[in-house]
Amino acid sequence: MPTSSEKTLGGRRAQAARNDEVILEAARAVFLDDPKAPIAAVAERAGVGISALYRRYASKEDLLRRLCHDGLRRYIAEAEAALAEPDDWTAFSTFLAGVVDADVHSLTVHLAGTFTPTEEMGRDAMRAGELATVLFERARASGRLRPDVVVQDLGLLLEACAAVRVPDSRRTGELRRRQLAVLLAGLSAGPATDPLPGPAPAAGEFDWRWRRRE
Amino acid sequence: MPTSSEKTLGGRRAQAARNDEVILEAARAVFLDDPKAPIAAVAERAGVGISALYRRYASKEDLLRRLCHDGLRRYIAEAEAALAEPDDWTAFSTFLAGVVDADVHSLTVHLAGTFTPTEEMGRDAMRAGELATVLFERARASGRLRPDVVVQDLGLLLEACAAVRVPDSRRTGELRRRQLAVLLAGLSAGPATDPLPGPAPAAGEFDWRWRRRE
DNA sequence: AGCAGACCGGAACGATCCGTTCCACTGGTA
DNA sequence: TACCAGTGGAACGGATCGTTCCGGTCTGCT
Repeated sequence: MPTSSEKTLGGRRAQAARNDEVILEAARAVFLDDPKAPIAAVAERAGVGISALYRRYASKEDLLRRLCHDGLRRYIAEAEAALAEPDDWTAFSTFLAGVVDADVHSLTVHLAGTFTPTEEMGRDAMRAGELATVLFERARASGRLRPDVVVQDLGLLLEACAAVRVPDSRRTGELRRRQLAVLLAGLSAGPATDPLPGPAPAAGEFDWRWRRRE
Repeated sequence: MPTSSEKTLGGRRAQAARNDEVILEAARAVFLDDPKAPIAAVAERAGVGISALYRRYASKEDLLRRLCHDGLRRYIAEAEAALAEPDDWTAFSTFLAGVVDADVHSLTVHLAGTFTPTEEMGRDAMRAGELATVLFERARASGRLRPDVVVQDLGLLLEACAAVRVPDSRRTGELRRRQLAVLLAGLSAGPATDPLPGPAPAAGEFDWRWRRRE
């Protein structure tokens, strides 16, 4: 059970410990590629049997919840790391780049609704929102953001980047960075641009994703 | 069989003719919302039985192909309409707005791969690409496009807009317009912007979507 | 009036697909 | 040596979905 002192473990125990990671990694890869992939696909990708999965997670929903929560934590970690950056705009853009690179959006939003969230996830989601707001406000204060964008636009932006997908995952990453660059340029204050149309996205307008679907 | 002189048709024939449209409309709405919805969902939405569907289309694949081809034709129509606009940039942006509003991208790209395309669709797809290129080149010639974008970036842009989706379809449309505005601003030539990163998307890089999946 | 058949609703069928359980087996551990 | 945590994968039961089929209705024609 103790994950510490992994190196001292030999043979069987070591394999078990290794499987912990292998399975999580495989699950992330598989569900990133297809949010409703079957459990068997994860086992196959991990090169283990199905039992190895069910020994660790009580159900598919459990695994999904874990994956999603990990993504949420990663989001928070990226935000906190970016907060250390002194330049406001750089902090903002590196935060977004980090989130896009880690494909956090697919891990959270696209998996949301397939399980009942825990309270802790609710708290983390709230914290994630606060951190993003701080970074956004700093970027706005720097004057490089056009004045008519709002924090909630970041959700659309991340969705747009996550939507880019080609069979090769490395290439997908490159294209997403490109997309992000275009979007950031679009969010930048420019000379005499037309105001953004429509009511800006409001707080809570995307909460429905977290309600259980189907 | 003749679709002309619809008004003179009474009773039963009229209902049949009406069903033709009702079914297509329902199918569009349903598959737009969920590309792999069951056939029964279409029938339910249309308020008809399943037989009414199978009387018109030999299989689900047939219906999907029809829908996709219609979308492709709509794309071409939007492009041709935009070509009439004298101002190059306006032509470009109204074209994109038209495609986004009609949700053509979901109808074509998201349905592609679920059926074997006909030769005519291949020709239409090629024509669509040519028209888009013409509009793009005109926009570039107008000088309002930043120099390092390529036609293929339009695919990413449309994908980004199609990715925006909330339960209410009217609101979805508004948010997509907003997203499009940000992206267009990002594509516009500005003062001293960093060059777009990564190899630009190349011709044929998105053809895989049309190959049959799963 | 009466009939043939176009048209329709929806139950039923058969083929998957998928989450989960179960059991036999293996190799490290005590 | 005896045990059992850890494992692979077949098997099960339920759900889903495309398609077929049958019984019924209404229309237009004779």
